[in-house]
Amino acid sequence: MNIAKVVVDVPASQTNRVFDYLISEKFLGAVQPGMRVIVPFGPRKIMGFVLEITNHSDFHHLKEIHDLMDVTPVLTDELLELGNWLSEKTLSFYISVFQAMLPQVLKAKYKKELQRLTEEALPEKLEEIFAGRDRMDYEEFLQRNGNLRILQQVIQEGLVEIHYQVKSKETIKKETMISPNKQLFFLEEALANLPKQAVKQKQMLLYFLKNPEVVSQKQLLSDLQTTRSTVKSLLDQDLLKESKQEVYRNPYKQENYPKTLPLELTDDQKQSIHPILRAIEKAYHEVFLLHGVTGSGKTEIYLQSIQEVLNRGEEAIVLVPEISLTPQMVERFKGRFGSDVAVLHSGLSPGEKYDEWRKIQRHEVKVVVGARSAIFAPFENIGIIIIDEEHETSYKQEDHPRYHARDVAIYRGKNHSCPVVLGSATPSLESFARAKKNIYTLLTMPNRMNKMSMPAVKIVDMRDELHAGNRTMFSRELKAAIEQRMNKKEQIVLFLNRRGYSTFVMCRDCGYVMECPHCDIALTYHRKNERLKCHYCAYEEAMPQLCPSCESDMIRYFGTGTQKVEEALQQLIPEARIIRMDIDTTRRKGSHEKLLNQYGRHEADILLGTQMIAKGLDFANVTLVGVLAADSLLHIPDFRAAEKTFQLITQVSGRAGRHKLPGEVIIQSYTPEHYSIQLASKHDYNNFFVKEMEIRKAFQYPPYYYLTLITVSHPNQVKVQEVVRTISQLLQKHLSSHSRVLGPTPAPLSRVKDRYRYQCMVKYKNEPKQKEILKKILDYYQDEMQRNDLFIQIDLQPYQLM
DNA sequence: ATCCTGAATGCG
DNA sequence: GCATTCAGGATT
Repeated sequence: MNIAKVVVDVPASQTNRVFDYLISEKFLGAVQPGMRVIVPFGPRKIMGFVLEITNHSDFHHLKEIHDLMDVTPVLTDELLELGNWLSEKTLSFYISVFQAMLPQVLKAKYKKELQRLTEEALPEKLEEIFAGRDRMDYEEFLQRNGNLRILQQVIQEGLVEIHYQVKSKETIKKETMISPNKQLFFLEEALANLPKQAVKQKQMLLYFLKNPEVVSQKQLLSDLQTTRSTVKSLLDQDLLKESKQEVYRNPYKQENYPKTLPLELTDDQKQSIHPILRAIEKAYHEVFLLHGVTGSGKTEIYLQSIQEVLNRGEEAIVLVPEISLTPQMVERFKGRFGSDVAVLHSGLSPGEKYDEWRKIQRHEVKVVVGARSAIFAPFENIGIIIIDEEHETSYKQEDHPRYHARDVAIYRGKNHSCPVVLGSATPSLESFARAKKNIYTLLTMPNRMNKMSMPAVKIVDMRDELHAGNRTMFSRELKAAIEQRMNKKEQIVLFLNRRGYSTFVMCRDCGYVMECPHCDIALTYHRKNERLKCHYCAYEEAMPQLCPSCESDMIRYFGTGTQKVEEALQQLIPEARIIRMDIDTTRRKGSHEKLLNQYGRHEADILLGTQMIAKGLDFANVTLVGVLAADSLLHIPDFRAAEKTFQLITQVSGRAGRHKLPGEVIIQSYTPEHYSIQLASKHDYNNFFVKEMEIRKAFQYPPYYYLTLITVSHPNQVKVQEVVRTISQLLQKHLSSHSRVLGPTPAPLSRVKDRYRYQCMVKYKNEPKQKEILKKILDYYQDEMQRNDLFIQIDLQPYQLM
């Protein structure tokens, strides 16, 4: 057993397979599947993952593994196998899939160094660059305009060598610890001998005499109000000693989570949790779709199910959409399970993520709560997997590997023979359809906890407002309702959708709209520095004084940003205290929580925000929710537009009247008759499902059909069109007659960063050969993708059609 | 991806 | 005749 099968860190189709390496005496027994190793590959050294240890290879000139990067495997056997499956499913390289399963810091870093081998004189230019040293960075060589031809020559002559280095980025945070070095009477003796002026040193010795335990230097210094120099003196006298102790970076250190206890379940909850608990006890795999209205207490079901899993000594994975956005959720899990919980989300620094991941790897925690990638938590004894807000599109990764966390969850659920719970107030059509077909088990909770009724929803037709002469973005009804709540000292949440609210610049004379010269999209006006910025690339320019087309000075910005809404609102209701939450006000770390806490303490009447306030918020005093433009999502070119609108209105409405006070929701719309708005206002998911399914069926969209979206981009428009046409013809020819190939058409974003984008789409029900064909297409164009700046993107079951 | 090779191209 | 660019091939 001295041969390792290794997947190397070269994401290309030619290298997307295993390479065999000899395990030398030194590493025999130490190398295990799932470890990262450094292997020679051509002239360089690169990182690779060991998949398997065997004693046979068909290849005869094996090289040896150069070094190990891990002491214990970073991928479990299950994850290795999962990676295999996932790379097939998503048409991704093995290496990309494995990298996606691990924290960023475990990705290898590569460095090249030049090493001088002799004292012999080198060509003049080279001597200049080396400047007396015998080794230097290759990067520096290039920066100093090093000549590659000459370098090659001296390498061939054996005067210089290139060293290829592989480095790991991971760092383990260490804390300096201080403790007494000798028996205490030595300290006492030293204390007497210290000079009078050494006040701080005396204090420190007394400190240790009183409490001779190891203490962190940080703690010591703050306790004694002194600096490192005091410690240093005592260290020099050998009275104290220092040591390093590994510590976890703790992003949640300040918070003390009050312990919470299981709540008494409602009848709805009891009925729903029962089948889940049974699956846990019997240890069988089953997918549950937990459809519970907002405020029905889904989280409590998660918590109590997890408790059962923990009682059995098993582990739990909980996925939530971008958890940094819901500190309240973290609080509930940490409150119930304390230090058994690891939290993984995008708000953490790479080092913090690594530390949380290590707690999982070392089995120091039993529960992980995190965003999409937490589905790869290296647990080995999973008892339940929960996906909250399962309809959220953020569970689909938009770059390689293009996986959906739901699919991975179900796959792992089968592996571990454990239940998977998908929870939502507005399940995706895909999931609900599966539940109807009994592929998933449907659990329904139609009532809110505490017998609260669903909030009353009123739809305001904004066209009527306009006819009545109200040209603001707030209807008279909404304004009156806000003022009424403020008088009652109750709070208000106002939601506006960022999409359709960006501000563009147009000439009033000729209608010219300022567009990005590199992308097919209007520029966005930023008031802060009076500049126009492109949403898709780095381009920006100053706000023009005159229209570039007709030189009129009537060029103005249109549309409404959150900032502008805030100003208008303030003008309308001057006494209102407003907190605005959008990307601008929450960019700084922790500011999100700070604003929410302020709002929770009723330091503001109105919380005005975008997507980020749509879910998870739970404030007892909120009795009014306003949706400023409910239909702004309806007009995007996406067959899921109605579904997204329904989900959003439902989620936002759910923020009102969750506790003792009854809630009200006001929805402003220019198309109030649309069924997604009408049915959302009646909290009628079932009829929405029926109606929307009819439309999906008629237009051959999911869940009736599967989609494959192929997007091709290249700087040359003709080239792109030609490639997409070829691809679409190939698909047409080789796929069954039941499938439909649409396109080629320009992508909704037809040009980004000076690259033209065209796409074609396959609609199919059953197409087992499809992946083979797509692989062949990719193989065929591989060369052009490498050398000719051609880009082909294949998304199986896309969620983002742009 | 990156490196090596040898052939094609460009400039004087 | 030289350097520079390009296409093809290999990596255990």
